[in-house]
Amino acid sequence: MADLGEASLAGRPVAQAAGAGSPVRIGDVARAAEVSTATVSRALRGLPHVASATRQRVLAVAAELDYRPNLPAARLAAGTTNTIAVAVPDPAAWFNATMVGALGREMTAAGYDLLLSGVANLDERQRFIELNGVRSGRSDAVVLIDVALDETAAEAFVAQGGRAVSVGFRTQALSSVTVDNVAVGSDATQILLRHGHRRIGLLSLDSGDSLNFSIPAHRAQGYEQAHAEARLTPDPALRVSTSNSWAEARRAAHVLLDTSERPSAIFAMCDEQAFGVMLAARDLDLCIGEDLSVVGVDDHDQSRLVGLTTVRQHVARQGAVAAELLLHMLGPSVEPPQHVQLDTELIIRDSVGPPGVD
Amino acid sequence: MADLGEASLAGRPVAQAAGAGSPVRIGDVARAAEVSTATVSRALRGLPHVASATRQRVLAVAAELDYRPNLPAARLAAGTTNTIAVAVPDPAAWFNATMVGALGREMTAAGYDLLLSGVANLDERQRFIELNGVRSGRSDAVVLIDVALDETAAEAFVAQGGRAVSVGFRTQALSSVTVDNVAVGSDATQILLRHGHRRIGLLSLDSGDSLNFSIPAHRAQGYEQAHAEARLTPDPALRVSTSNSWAEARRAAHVLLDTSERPSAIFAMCDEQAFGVMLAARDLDLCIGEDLSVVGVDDHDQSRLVGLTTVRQHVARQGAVAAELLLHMLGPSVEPPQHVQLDTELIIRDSVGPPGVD
DNA sequence: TTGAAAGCGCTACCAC
DNA sequence: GTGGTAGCGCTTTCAA
Repeated sequence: MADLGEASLAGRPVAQAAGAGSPVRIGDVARAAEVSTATVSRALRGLPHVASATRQRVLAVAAELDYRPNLPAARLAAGTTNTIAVAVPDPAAWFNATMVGALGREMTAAGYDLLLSGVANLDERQRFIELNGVRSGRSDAVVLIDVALDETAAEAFVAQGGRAVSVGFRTQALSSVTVDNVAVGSDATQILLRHGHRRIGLLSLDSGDSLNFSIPAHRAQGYEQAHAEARLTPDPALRVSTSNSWAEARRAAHVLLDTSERPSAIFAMCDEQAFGVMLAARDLDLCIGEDLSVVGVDDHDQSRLVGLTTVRQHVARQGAVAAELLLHMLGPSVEPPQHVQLDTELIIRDSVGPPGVD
Repeated sequence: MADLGEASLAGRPVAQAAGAGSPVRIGDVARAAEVSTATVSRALRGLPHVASATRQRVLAVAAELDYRPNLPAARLAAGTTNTIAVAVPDPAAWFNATMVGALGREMTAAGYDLLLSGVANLDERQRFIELNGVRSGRSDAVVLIDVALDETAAEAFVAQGGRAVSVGFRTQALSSVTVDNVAVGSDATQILLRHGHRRIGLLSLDSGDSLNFSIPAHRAQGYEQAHAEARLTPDPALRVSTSNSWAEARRAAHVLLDTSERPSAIFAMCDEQAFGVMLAARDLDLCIGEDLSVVGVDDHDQSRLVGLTTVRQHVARQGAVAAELLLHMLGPSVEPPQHVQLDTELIIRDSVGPPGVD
């Protein structure tokens, strides 16, 4: 009643728009433009079957009234959200933040919103998957960054109509963008072996409650493989594991280094960990590249500054590819999942040298 | 018709849930639990006026049917979104990523989603404000991280019923969390002056199309002020400005350093820039802390590794405070905007020493 | 404590 | 090319 009263009393919708609350609805625009709501809807969204003159008029009126479509209403009616839900174990980690930035740029340009969720353990992953399942209407698709699903879960997700692309791990059912992490581990280890190192520590990445199990395992496999090719067997005692924080990595590096039998080199599974190793080396007055060699993975923005030799993965490119896969997947044509594997690149800096005399 | 047909034919709603599309709606739950949709709605959301036995039954049935409420529908009906829109100039920058992480943790715990938008220029800011205005139904509130609004725009936003908290700048109309950037600039400059530096370069932060104007200006003011207190006048030629990327900062540092009259110290407005300065110093074979002193701002994760003296701002704490202000603002009681200013802290490391002989 | 029913604001179908 | 209108699935009075 109040509604009708307002509408019929208001001789000047423009004043209303200037007021608080902006209760301008599609009907108001329709009335002012002397067309139906259907036409307003078409005109505003650039759909066909609207006379050019009509469209102009509707656009003008909508602008004058400062009309803003109500999103939930549009979404409910259309059954689509124009939103992508992104899961990352830790939004502040460099790789993730950079990835989200790249993804956001692309998806925003394509008219999508980015819903960001920190997913650090199995419960949160479960919740994320449930919340973003098909008909929750929360998102049109999901991007899993280092938040792995096993084959069964992935299949169940798509079987229920879910759309997802995974970054950092590969599953048959989901489109994915990955790098060859065995090669990453192998390349990193080889450069060390080639310099003559024989005791190479391995600083492995925690699987964060086993959410991204495959990456550490694959890189470790590359480490083993490089050793095998050199007819060596790595000492299992030289293997420790931490999160990707430099502080933890530093502590772990001390475990490796505070012994008489310390390694002459360490392969850290990400640059942030490598930074921690460098910090530990400093604690012990070990000179990086002389007393201790270090290799990381990522090519973090800061790696160059500290002269870290590392295996670069092009994060921005991975983000762009992920966006492309998403857009493809959201398009009309239904196609099988695509798997893109991008190249990595060994970047040689100063943190690797021959083993020091002990 | 198809709808009714399905419902009446299906003797086993559970099978339906297991199938694709999960078309289980609130009505299905109501029917199976032999209550009305109103009761289901109340029971599921933990509202009062539901008999405990009834609630149990509804919960059980909903679980068995694997019911997921449709968000747009709920939002449309309730007029609330449980979503916070966050604007940052660059999602990949350390400060922003860390901030978003902290904010996300808190808000997720409180049941909110985080919508992340990269807002790098005036157009995008305009779009962001419009899109997240009151009755767009996109978000319940907005967090502006270093994406400044002038007083007029901020007032207009709240006048239309918008809710926002700002981080990094302060405006009367919006709740805010800030640090004292004049003090930041002054502290950083003072430590340099105290070591005897007289030619101190200033590496200023671009205002990214004037979105976060106040921070660089305030820090510069602190720089001036510290000089004034020491009865000195800084050389305007020692002032350059870049984005927060180390690559650009490095180039800019070269402009400062590749002259015969180069400064003996540089105050960089953020640590990422300071890293760039350190890189430039390395290019020129200048030893940091001896030939060239550097001070940054932030206490970036990597600052410790490279021994950078810096003015720390507690990012996680700022995020937590911002979340608190948000939650307060989304609560029932309407209160005037609150302004929280957090302390900063000078962290002394190795990048500052006495001026080298030239 | 519970249910009936009227919307929330928009889209999309179908008829014109 | 345009308009009428039946939903989209949920919440929320109001009455029982």
